[in-house]
Amino acid sequence: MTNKSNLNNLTKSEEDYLKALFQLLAEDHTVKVGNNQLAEYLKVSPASTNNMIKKLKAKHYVVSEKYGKLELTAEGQSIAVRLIRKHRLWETFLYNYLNFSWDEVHDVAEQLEHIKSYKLIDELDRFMDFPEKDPHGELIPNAKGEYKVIPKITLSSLEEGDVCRLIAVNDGSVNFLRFVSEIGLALSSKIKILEIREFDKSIRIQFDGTIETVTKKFADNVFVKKVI
Amino acid sequence: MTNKSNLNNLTKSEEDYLKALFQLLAEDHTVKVGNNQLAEYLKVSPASTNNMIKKLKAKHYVVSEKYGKLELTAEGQSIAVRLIRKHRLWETFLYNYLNFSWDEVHDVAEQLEHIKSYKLIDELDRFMDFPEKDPHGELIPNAKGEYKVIPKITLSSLEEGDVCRLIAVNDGSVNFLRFVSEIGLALSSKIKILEIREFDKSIRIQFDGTIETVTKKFADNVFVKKVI
DNA sequence: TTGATTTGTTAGTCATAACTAACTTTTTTA
DNA sequence: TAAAAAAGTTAGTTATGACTAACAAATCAA
Repeated sequence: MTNKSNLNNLTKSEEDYLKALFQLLAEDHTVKVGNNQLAEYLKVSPASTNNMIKKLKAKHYVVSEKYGKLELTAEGQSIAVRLIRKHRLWETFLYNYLNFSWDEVHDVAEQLEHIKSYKLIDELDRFMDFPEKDPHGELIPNAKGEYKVIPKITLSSLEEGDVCRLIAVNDGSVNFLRFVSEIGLALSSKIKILEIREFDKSIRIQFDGTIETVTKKFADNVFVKKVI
Repeated sequence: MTNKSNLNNLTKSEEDYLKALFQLLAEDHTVKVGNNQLAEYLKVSPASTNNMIKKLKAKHYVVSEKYGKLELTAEGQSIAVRLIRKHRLWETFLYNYLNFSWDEVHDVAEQLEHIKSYKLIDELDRFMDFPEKDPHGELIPNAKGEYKVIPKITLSSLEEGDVCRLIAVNDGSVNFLRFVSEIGLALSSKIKILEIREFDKSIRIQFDGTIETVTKKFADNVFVKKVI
């Protein structure tokens, strides 16, 4: 290898676990993140998770007591943030330069984020003139590893009559992203809550003249900023 | 996964072996390529090679008789050519857009060539406006998998007084590439053979007003086209 | 042509990272 | 608070792809 600093000696799997744990912890840092939760998130067995957590503890990326909650060390966080940076920069590249659609970028970025080369990612960043957000509206951590989160709330948390702007979407599911595009929603769309149906919490929304009814599950994955 | 056709179900290792075998066969298709030769090329043990060859034979990518020479099936060749296409396109991207130098591109391209997505590589090709050659002067196979080889000879095969043009270099060694750049040689440089020293086959060459003495080993890795 | 050398193969081991099944600890709830 | 449920752990298995050591076949050379 050309440059020792390009090697952090982590396998693809180790990286996946660190990133997943970071994202679970970031979702809601008030509640405990446990072994089984991480297993479910990564779609592996609890035994696999347990095993990997042991290894990551030995390498000082994860801290936890037996039967206790999982936490990341500063070093573990730093690796996770770097992966998120890589993921979002690649998504941006695919979307802005290679004609990938909203729902196509995630899977390929999931592979590209494991390529080991600091120069590659920093030059890609420079080439795109240091983009701030990825195609899903999420902020891209900078080369120093500064991770910011846009203050955002879910569409499902609003009330009738509220007006908001779509600022980001959860990029976990291809089908969801495809549906978002299909009905005509995009980043920055202005959305008005017309009605929330009590019995199933489905929501009638209006945007760009269109009126749609969406489920609670859908609204949970759409992040907005209130306008009035 | 989004697209079934993005999956060819080959592991990184399987791909590495197919590509290596293809390149050994391409070097000189008159001589037999054997198990140990492949092992040495890949810097793994003969036992590992033997094992993998068995697997690749079962999958119909490789054909060989026991103790016999190794050959690729059409399918095996097609996979290898696609890897070479990906490798060379990524090298070109790194060199032309991300400020990578001649000697830095190889290692990163070696990782990038295993990313599985037809769309990614075809869009990258389009983005760069379908380049013909990579930074080392090698032809890039097209999306149909057409693999062409530039008729080329090594610098070491010339005679005193010959004049040639540098058309490609072997990209296997970082140190070699770095040295090529250092002495000031580049693609298209016009080189004159001043003298070949009998006792060690070292060669005095002249290019761009510079005079250098290079070893036989060096000259074996420099590919040229005779001018007169 | 026969013995030495090279080349190829087989058997068995190791690490990684997944799995299931069984078990233990913790938490919940009746 | 004790039983049930959930969460976490351990043990043992599997597949991949390396390895070494030992052995067999093919080729070279005296």
